[in-house]
Amino acid sequence: MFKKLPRKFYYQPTLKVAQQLLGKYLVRRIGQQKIVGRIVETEAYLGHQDRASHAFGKITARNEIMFGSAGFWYVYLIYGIFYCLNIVTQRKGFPSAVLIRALEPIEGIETMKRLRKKSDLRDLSSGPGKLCQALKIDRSLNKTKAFVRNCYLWIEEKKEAGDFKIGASKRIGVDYAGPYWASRPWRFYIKDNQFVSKK
DNA sequence: CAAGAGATCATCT
DNA sequence: GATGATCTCTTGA
Repeated sequence: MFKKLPRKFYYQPTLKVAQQLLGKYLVRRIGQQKIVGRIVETEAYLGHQDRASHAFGKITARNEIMFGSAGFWYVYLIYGIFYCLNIVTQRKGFPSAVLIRALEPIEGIETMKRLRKKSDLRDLSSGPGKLCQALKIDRSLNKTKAFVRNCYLWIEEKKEAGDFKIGASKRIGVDYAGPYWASRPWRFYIKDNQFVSKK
């Protein structure tokens, strides 16, 4: 019933990947423990001209993974406190990634509650920093593969995708990129889903 | 409810 | 030395 997304999926155009990831399942394995969330919100970071992207300007130690080939995780620390999770997209040499911004808790909910120190379901993974905490995602997963047989973090799809409408808006928290790049409608979310991070 | 401040560190200048 | 693809808590209407 569930199938791990193949590497090919991530080679598609970033805006397409960002939209198609909605409704798919992010799976985290820690030993025997499995934590699963349904992806309800994403953002695209697209090309070296995107001033909102970490890949803007030149290649550095941190962003080099975004310049690499598709299907690798990019995990970074923000504000010295929280991690953010991205999946690298498109061909090698074209820097791009999709930020996974929010999940609907599906499996391993008690573990998520413990890791987050929260009990309300809507507080577990309704934001990029929150979901990394809930799935115990940190820098140890940076630059790892999402498409191999044995991995600790991957994405699955169900045969029946379910029915939902996709909403789009400007990306969150990137005003520093200037009005043009900050206003690109590259944030996608499942409409009327209560686990989306912002209205 | 909204607005504002503080937390805290890897990364880049 | 400055800052950020965030979150939580406090304050006040």
